[in-house]
Amino acid sequence: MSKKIHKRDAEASKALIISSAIQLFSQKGYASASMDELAKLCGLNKAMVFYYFKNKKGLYEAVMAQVLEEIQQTIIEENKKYTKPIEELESFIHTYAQFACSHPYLPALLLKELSDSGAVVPEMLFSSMRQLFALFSDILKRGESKGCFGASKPMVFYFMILGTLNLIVTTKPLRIEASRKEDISLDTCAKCDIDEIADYLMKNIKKMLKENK
Amino acid sequence: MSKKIHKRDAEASKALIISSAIQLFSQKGYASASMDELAKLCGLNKAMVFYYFKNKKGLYEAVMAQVLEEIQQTIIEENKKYTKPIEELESFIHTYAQFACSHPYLPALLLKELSDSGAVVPEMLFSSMRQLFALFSDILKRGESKGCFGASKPMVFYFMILGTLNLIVTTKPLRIEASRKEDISLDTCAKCDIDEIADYLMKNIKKMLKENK
DNA sequence: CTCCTAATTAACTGGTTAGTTAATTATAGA
DNA sequence: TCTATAATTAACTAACCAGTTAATTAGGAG
Repeated sequence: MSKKIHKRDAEASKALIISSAIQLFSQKGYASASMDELAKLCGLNKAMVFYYFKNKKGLYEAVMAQVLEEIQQTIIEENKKYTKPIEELESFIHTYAQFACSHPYLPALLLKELSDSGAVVPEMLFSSMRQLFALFSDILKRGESKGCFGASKPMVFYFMILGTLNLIVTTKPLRIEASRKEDISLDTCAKCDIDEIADYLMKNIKKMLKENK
Repeated sequence: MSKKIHKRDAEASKALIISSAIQLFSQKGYASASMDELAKLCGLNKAMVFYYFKNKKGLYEAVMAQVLEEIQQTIIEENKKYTKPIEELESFIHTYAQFACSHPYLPALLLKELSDSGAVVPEMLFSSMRQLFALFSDILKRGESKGCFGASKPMVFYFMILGTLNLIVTTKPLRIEASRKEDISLDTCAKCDIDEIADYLMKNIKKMLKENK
């Protein structure tokens, strides 16, 4: 009875604003995204944005919170399916790769935010990245103590994975264009799909984590 | 005789504008950098910016051209000192790491630009990244044909190196802050210097490039 | 000393932006 | 049906922004 078809539905309006904002912020960045354009994009009055989110920064924080929460939950859920460190690691890489590819706003937002050291939402970015990193670090450390992996600097491996996958996703248009007008001798992996890249990355990270005899 | 002390020196003014713009663009990004603020920053009249660089985009292009040219030349010069692929690879990684650390605007500008797929200066970014990648790819391919390295996807390795080093540099403030208020169990490499990271990266990339028997 | 030109300036413009406000409309509950 | 309140709107504002313009200044060549 509470879920009739409303012409006025606060939750629906909020959700519509956020989903439109995700699109706009990831395409244009925080500064270039205009609230007038956002209102046009979601077909609501601009004042609604300020009514629900107070100001532009508030909306951006809600956007980042949702995006970071989503990837975090997805990775945590996937991680639960495995127990062996090597499988958990593979799950981490593949899940992030899949998510980044099907939600390309994530790498765009993340790289923009990280390149400013979290200029707009430092605390939230910080806590979210910390939690993901803690999960990742834990996988490596457990693998190490079980003898599956050699000693490693988890922070470097974390950035290696996120850096590579984020760049692969965000530069895809650039690399496809390159493959059209470039000589064939330079392979930009334009045709590689994300699972192929993730497999390749996993294979190489396994090599790095092999115990040195 | 041509290099007296001028009160009006076009070249000096241009250079001052560019160096201030590098600082401003890398801190704020293209959209948030204001030309009024730039003028204040370098102590010149705002109209000078438009006099020398036509418009904001023209200035940004000059900035990116200078920054990309600088890193490219530095890497090419360093590369000339070596002949063995493994030394060239080490030189590539260390030179990029050193440069990125002492010119932290490079990672900031590069990540911002790449996360937009080169929204502001696509052709220039494209050609510059292509040349650096060609050099890198060539090192791996020569190593492969000489038998020092196993087969590899250079594009993925390229992003692995640039992605890791750029993130290490841009997140440094964030990681230092983290190490102060976090539990010690989670190592964010806050104290690592860039050469240590570059060494570690090189060591692991060597493992990945070892021929599979 | 005298021009000519390049460098520099203050003041301005038109457009855009985030954010506000006060009035209006729909809805749920009594 | 009435009413309190939550959702929605159009119209507004003040600040800011990239870019222009026309006037001014300094320096070098002759």
